[in-house]
Amino acid sequence: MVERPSRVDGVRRTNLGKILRCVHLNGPQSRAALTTETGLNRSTVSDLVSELALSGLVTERDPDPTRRVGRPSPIVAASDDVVAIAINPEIDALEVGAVTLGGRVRERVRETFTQPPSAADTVAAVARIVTGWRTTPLAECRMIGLGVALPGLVRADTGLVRLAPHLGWRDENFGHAISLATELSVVVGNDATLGAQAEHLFGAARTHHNVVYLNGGASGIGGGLILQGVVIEGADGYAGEWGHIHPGIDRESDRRTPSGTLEDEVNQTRLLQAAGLGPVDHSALAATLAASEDPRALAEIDRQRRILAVVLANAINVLNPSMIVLGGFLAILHERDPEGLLADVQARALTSSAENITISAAALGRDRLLIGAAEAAFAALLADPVGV
Amino acid sequence: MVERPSRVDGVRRTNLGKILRCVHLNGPQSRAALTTETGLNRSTVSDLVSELALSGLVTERDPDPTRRVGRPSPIVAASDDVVAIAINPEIDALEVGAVTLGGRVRERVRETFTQPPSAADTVAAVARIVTGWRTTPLAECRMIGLGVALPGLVRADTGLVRLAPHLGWRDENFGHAISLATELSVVVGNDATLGAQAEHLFGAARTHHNVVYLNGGASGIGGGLILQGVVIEGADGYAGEWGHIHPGIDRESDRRTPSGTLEDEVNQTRLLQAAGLGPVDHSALAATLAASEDPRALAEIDRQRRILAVVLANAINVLNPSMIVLGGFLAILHERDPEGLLADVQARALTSSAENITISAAALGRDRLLIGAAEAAFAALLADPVGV
DNA sequence: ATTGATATGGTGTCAAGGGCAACAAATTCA
DNA sequence: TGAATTTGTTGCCCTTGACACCATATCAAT
Repeated sequence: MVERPSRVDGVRRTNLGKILRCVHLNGPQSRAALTTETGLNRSTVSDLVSELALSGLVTERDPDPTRRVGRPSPIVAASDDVVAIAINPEIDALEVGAVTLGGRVRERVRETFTQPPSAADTVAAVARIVTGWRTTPLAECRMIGLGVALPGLVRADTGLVRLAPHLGWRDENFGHAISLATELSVVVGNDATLGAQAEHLFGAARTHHNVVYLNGGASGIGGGLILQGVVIEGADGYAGEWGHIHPGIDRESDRRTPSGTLEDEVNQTRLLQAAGLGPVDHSALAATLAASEDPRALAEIDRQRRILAVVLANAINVLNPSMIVLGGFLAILHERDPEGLLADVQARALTSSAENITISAAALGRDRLLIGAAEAAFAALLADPVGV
Repeated sequence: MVERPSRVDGVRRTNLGKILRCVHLNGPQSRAALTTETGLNRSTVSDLVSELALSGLVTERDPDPTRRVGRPSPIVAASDDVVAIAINPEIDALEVGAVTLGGRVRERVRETFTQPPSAADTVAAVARIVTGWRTTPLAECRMIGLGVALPGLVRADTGLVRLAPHLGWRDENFGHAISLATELSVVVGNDATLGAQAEHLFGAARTHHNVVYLNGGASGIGGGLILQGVVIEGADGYAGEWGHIHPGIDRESDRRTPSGTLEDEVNQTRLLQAAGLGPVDHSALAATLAASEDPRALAEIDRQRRILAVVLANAINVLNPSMIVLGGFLAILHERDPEGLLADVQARALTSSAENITISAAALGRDRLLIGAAEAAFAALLADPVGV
């Protein structure tokens, strides 16, 4: 599904993108390093970097002092004045960020709501914030586009929000509306899928190309897949709804709901109840559970871990990933006993597929969704750096 | 993970491959059709086709008589004298075929064994057959390479057979051995993965880019995935081991084994027993079950279908395919009551993801694995038609 | 400080590739 | 028979990256 250049000038686009993607993903580096990494000729890299610099996408600065012989090579860095706007509407808040091409969250605003914001409210708030930024502090910046990390079912190709139960949205043409209001090109994606991409490119799964990502939020379990380096969106864009699967439960005594889904059985509310806590935020829950010796809490953690282990083992058998990343409260299940979870998973998965698996907690924290959404917005730029 | 050309002459390879893939997948067609389909210029297509014809990969023949104005366009067809050797070692037989670039199984030999053949035996048998074919009847042919559809865990990149339980092979360097013996470049793949690719390119899933394929054989359940047009092999090449997952079972009364795997619960042996049959071949089983009114057999079919439905619903929630293809005895579960299976699946899957799903029986029959294996062997040719 | 070794940037030339326009050829239709 | 239509063919042009050669900047040894 990757378009390969069929014309000579398509090669130019490809190579400009290759260079830009290098500095975008791996940070500032010398021209010489780019030459090695891309396999292109020195003179070609020189030419490409000049063009990228001319269009303001990268900046060149004096070489770092190395201790090596030979002419020093100037450092190429993605411009900090090229930004993507990233937004994440949640049930009680709207987060808007400006993420630079270098991967830094340069600006961030969080607006809280007492009730879930409507699509129109969200569009208005985003437009207001972005318009404000355009005069200050991002007056010098080029806004490439806008990415939306949305908790719900999204058609990535059209920006249509099919269903976002926690926001109460249904069949909203959100991508179009926000594009009109901000005059930016907009990409809408599922939050978990974009989170997976963020962890894949910048987080815990950086060196892996086959990644299963599962995130446990207050309202359910979502996830994303990167297989053979490709973000899996599904035929309609609805892939990754792990929370709705019906898990295999080894011990019937672990079951709490008749024919329940994964998120009926494994969820944050049950953890809170078992630990005797009211609604708390994630870090408080993590701290409490990490320290807790309450047998009821421990038993519930174990139960949820067992169910999760079967789900992960199934995923390993079918997808053979090299990395599983767990976010949200699922990271707590992992961190409470990483070896136990790994052992449970390996006991139920095919030996060969499970022997090289790594299970990790997500690494990017609160930046994850903004980075993932920005990445989606940057995709067009990376595919055609000077044409966009 | 798709290599995009970074040099001008890489464009040539891409475009030659584009043309060749067109006639390979879609059959003989006029140059004008190729021009439309590839988006390339008339003169470019002309040049590319000439080069392909010169190297013997395609043949041109006089235009079909159409009833349209304008100069008739000559028909370009993949050469029938370009073949890939495809082999499929099974528990009791070895199948070897020669598949043309046009997709036709031109030669086929099946050798039966009383006990599972060793890797060395298989290599010897294949070498003998291929050497024979080289003098007759394939003396005029160019053998592009050899593809192996192997029932077991295979590292696709190295041709190493990690484990093939039914053949009794373990850590066999099969790809290398057969390459030495036949002097062909060899690609080894998992049989179900290659079957999925065959159904994707030539079979029931032709028009789909997101396909879940599940095959029920005498010895277990294997499968393959095509997601966004990409064959999913996994980090080590072990993806698709559906038989080893632990299924979610809605009714505890449907469970036959404590914490059993999918293929413990859903298998051909249980179907045969319920129908009161001894070991029979697939078509006999299909015929018998299609006609059977035996309540025990019907109950068992229903039970297996219920379990399968949950597995498929889970796959839909996570992967959002547009097509599910069932082969082997799983096709029987489907054909006995297609609407029932679809309803069971849709009842357990997310509405949005399941509403556009198609569930079909596999279409290619006994040619499937040979075509899939040949396709793997053709891949290198299609990526670089004249360089190979 | 001077000089040589090494690595890299810069420039001009070259070959390869596809697009394009003009022309030729082959068919249908009036 | 000629006009309209579609497609193959040919020669030229533009774009692109590779390559060779020279310039330049650093380090190390004298």
